[in-house]
Amino acid sequence: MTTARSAPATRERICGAAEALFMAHGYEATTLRSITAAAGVNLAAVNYHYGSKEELFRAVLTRRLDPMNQRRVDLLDRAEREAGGRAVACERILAALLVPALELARDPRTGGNDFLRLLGRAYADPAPFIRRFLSEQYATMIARFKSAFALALPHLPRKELSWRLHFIMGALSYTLAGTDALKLIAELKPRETANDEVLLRRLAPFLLAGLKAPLPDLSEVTAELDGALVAPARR
Amino acid sequence: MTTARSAPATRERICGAAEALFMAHGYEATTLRSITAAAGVNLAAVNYHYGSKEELFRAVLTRRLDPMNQRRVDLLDRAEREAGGRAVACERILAALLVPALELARDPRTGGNDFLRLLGRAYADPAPFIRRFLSEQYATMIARFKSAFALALPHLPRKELSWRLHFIMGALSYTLAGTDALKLIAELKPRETANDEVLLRRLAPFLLAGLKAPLPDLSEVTAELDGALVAPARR
DNA sequence: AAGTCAATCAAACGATTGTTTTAATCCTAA
DNA sequence: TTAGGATTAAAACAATCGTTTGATTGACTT
Repeated sequence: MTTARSAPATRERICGAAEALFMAHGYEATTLRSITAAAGVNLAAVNYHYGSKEELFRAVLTRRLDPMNQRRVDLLDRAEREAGGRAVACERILAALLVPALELARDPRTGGNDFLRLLGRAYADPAPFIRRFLSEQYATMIARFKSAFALALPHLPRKELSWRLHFIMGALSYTLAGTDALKLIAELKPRETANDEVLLRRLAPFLLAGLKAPLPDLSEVTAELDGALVAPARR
Repeated sequence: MTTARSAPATRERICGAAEALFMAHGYEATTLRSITAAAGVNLAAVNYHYGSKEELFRAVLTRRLDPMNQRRVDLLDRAEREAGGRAVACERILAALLVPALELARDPRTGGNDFLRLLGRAYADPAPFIRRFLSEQYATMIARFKSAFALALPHLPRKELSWRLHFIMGALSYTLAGTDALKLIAELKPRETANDEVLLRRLAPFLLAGLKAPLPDLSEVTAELDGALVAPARR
């Protein structure tokens, strides 16, 4: 295919430099000139190899997102196979969701932690093309996991499960995207913050407990919430 | 102070228009020209009244963030007063954290939901001045709540508590920032997504369970996590 | 009624953005 | 070696950005 020997090198170096810079400054604030300068290539190379800045961003995300989500589905597949016809335990399902992210963060080839931060930030990006892209990337995977959780938690209404899955994705992406700004919350040294393995080992029990939490009472009001709500205090 | 009658009107209209546009497109992608056009004022008015785009953004955040965080601390104060010397129940502390956000979302005067989305997005923004601003805004409030939780959960190591508080803020801000892109996760109609009261009533039990979850075993490996990790599958 | 000062306006500033163009260069296949 | 397509290079493209300038307005004080 690509005839020249050094041809793919340029593409790869652009992608790598773009990943680091997108993660450091976000999509809008990262200029093509800074990317090409960091990659040591000509400015026009981006539009030549990728067509546009948007497509470059999609390529950066896809390169790591596709294998990670595929691995998630694979792990879930195997768990279901091993479970025979019975429901897979919540722990196993959740592990299938978290472990590929952990593996990615560990992978020394990649700027793993950097990418997960970039991904976490992309979740909150309002740019339509980013939102559309992520929706497409995640649609099938999320559907599979929702079905698996529904089997494992038969007492949980479907809508409640949807919400809890939403909360899980929230805590996960926010935690991964967390930079040093909110370091003060965790009182952690930067080295520890970057250690995603410990992070996920703490996150898993937290999420698991939330997933198995008793149903909220939505008909009548929760005592604590309304006790505070009816209060006159306006200061 | 402000002598002219219509003087404050311009400032306010700029702030309101900026809030809506920042929320819709993010900080970088929002131009001063679109803000002044939406507010019906001259382009130079922003620099005249606020000095710069950054200061305008800070003003937009402060206008609603300051009262909300103050209200959080006030609610916690009252709960501690009512508890006498004893520890406040986790439910009460969590309610003090969530209720002001709920109140803000309900307030018809404000574009409440819009602002919470803007805030959730700001958490993930890498711009240094934004991160610095949020750190300063949240530092004291977070410290107060961490101490309260530490009293309510004496068995929980301080570091573990820091992490769980981090997860809580993550699920909260991500959920509030959630736009329609991940609507498919929750299979919810847009109207329901915008209803933040139901959202928080579902979120509170989820977070409470996570907060009270048993301690993770960090010395030896969790069975489920490692069962998947040691697997050879690379596909 | 003259003067003062904050507020608004149109216009332009210099810098930077993503993208395109045109020519030079490289590597491979004939 | 030579023809030819793929890649790189330098330069300019039009558009847009945040900010500043200098003139003009209008309400209030003396």
